[in-house]
Amino acid sequence: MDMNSKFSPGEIESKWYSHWESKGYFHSEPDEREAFSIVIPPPNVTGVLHMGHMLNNTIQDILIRKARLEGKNACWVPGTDHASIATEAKVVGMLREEGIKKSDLTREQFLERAFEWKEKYGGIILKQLRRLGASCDWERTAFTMDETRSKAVLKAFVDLYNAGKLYRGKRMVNWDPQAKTVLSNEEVIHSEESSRLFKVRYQIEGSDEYLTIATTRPETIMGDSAIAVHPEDERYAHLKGKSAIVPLVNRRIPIIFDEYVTMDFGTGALKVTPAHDVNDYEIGKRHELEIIEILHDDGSLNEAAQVCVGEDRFVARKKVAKLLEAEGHLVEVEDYMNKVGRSERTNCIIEPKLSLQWYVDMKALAKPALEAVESDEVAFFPKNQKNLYRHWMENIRDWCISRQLWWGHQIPAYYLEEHVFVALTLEEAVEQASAKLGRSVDPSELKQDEDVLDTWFSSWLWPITVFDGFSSREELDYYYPTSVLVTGWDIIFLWVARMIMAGYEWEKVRPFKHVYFTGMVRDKKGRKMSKSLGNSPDALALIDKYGADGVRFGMMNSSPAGGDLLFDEKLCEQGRNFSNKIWNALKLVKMWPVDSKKETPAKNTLAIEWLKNKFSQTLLDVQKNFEAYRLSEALTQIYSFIWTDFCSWYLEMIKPEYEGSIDEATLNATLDIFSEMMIMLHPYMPFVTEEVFHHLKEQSVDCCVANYPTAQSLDEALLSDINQAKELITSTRDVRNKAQLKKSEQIELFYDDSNVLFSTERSEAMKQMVMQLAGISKMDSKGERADDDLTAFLSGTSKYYAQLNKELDVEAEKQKIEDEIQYLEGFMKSAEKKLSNERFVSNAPEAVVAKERKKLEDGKARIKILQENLSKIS
RNA sequence: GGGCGAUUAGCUCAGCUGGUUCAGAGCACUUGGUUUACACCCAAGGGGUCACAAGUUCGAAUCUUGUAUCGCCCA
Repeated sequence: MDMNSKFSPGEIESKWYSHWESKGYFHSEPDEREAFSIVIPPPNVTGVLHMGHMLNNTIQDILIRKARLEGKNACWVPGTDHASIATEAKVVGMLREEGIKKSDLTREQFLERAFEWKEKYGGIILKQLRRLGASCDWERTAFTMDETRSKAVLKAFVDLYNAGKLYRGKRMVNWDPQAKTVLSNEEVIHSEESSRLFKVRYQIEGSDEYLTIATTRPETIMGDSAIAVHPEDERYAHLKGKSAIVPLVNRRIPIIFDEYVTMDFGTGALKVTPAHDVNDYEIGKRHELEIIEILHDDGSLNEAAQVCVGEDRFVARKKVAKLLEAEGHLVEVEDYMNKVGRSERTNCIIEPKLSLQWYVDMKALAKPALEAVESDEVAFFPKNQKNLYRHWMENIRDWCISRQLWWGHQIPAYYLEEHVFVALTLEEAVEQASAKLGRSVDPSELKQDEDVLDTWFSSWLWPITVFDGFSSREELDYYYPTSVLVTGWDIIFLWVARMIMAGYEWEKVRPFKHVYFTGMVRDKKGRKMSKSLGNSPDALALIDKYGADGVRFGMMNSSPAGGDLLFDEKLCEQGRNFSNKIWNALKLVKMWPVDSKKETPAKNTLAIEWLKNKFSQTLLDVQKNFEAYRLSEALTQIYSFIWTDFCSWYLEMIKPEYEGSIDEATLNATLDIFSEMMIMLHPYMPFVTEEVFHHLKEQSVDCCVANYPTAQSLDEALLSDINQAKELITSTRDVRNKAQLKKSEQIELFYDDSNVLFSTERSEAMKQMVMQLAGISKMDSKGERADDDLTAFLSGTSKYYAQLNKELDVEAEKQKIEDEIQYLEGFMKSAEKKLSNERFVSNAPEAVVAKERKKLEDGKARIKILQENLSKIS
């Protein structure tokens, strides 16, 4: 076996991934085993792998691989969503480069081009996930616009319409004048921007009096239909029943009283433009005000504005301000910071606009979905996300699901005169229309809705549709509800909540048992990683540099559920180093010559026993952490077991003397535990573990599908004894260090007759172990030996004497002992204080009190020994 | 304005049910180490008033309240 001292992940990763795939390990079919299913949060079809995906998918892979090792029927369904607005923007951009305008093409031609684009670039992210090691069932790859999913989406629309949970209405929406489509709240990004506050005076009808209002949008005054003041504002009380005149257009509007107005903001008077402001719209409804729309879909002013017709809203803003100034209506202009909403995609300033759209009535859907989470039927990890969820669900608003785009599912609503027919096919719509109108309707008379459905209207069905649940029960009955959903908390409303609603709406059952919320990946300065900031490392370059295992380790090592992850490449470096460590441990055990005649040394038997116990202890801890989704803690446990317990302690315990050979029993036991250890780590670091697993010995299975090891019952006494031995070894090494002894310089070590550690039946093995690890040539009870030339030290509460033949730094040693005595005295004082407190002794549990007593006794004993030592050296 | 969360070593973070020498890990730091597992390493070590204040309790990093600072979400 040719083994380099550095582990190189590159080749072995692609080798093992194709091996696993060719063996079909990731593919799942329903069978008699327990199902463990996960649906991937479908990445955007235009997307490339970024840090958020890596974190999210690493977690899913860990969970799915662990389940697979535990013998469950693990099924991880991958796929992408069609991301209507983002993809449409990409395709429009591509066409533009060819000199083609979207309007030059028919809907069919455009979709053809869009599908071409999707076929070519749409699968990139799924290929990238393979590099990460994601063990998805690729045969099940789904797409929100493929045939199965499309049918389901349309059926969902028709179902809801028939159930009376869908309606079409004119409401205030977020309008993107550039993309000319409605956007969801989540697609609008609000931030503070500097703008100007204009103070404009309106004449009171039939008087010389003026009323001054403050606005950031003077171009909308032509759409004003009232001026509102607070009912308790004494400054304006006399204006009750009066009207004002809108400047420039000289329209008469009422002065109304509404508690929405903030008295101390601006002048305390608010112009009300119901067609172009969300709050004004609400005021308008309350007071039955006229709604005057003055904007075209592209953001330019229309005829109703009368002024600046055809001008863009921002050009009009300047012009209107000038006109107002010229007519003496502009009182003052001041700089002002206000919140501006921009489109996430086009960065265009969002226009609140009245628009006729399709809505889902969310009230009825929300109820079971809220209850499910409140009762933990759908359990959130971490739990505190429940608050956020509850708050949103209790204040839920109807969901606008139509989008003025072509890329997506065209709404299955057909119009004829004032009638709407919602049906899966044109034929059905024709039937409905004929029945309704009492005559034979020709298909050409019906006009299908031009709009498509919001992408999330596809995604919310995902846990059902990936198993073809809208047309068959077979797979759904086996895999649904899915075991766990892993996603970021930022889409808790956009996606998680809606999936829960859909689950109860169509299946009457939760879509998943658990939801694991990941944090956001941020850069070192705590900023969210994003393309625009350019602070996100190239995911694939990272994998090239540190290996997929290294990156996975890095992502997981510092990533508690729900907690943000401040990403630093150093984390991946630690992962890469860990792979290397394991690789070298393999090299070590493989280079020992085996001697089948050699008897197993007692210390090895002891070491093996200890390691098995330690391994069991680790398995139990890991299991506990997994159950609570504390995946990074579990990884820390595994890491520490492998690096510290196995490599630093165990391998040193059993290491044969230089150029010596190892006995067969020890080697076999070592290879067995090493193999099991690889299985334990496999979910986190699949590649290196599979590679090492096969180098260890002839294996009957691949690590990927092996049996997850189980814990044996713990021998606490043994664990405690070895801990003491380890402490002794560390103290001895410290003494050696202080005396500046070389590794090869052996010392002699003696202990008191009263020593417990070396008076048990394992004392011989224990001695061998300590001698090997601490560089001791002879170890014995001190007996009558004079201690003049011996260096005494403490380990635990036992006293040891080292024959160093070298002088220690007396002053430094004295100082150290004095410091320790001081610490112990303080420590004992606190124990004494507790014990002298009657209430403590009577209230605290027996065990706690006993522990305090033990602390005190141990402390006393240690101080006594330390003082003896002190008097001896000085 | 409403809500949620955070504040622990120089940095990034653990610390679960209040109780073990509970103040911990990794990185960084200091000292020493290269006869063949690994310098992507080994051994040993230093480093914290657990943001601040009050309270509950026999006992608080942990529970309560308030204050400060920061972050995020919603309006």
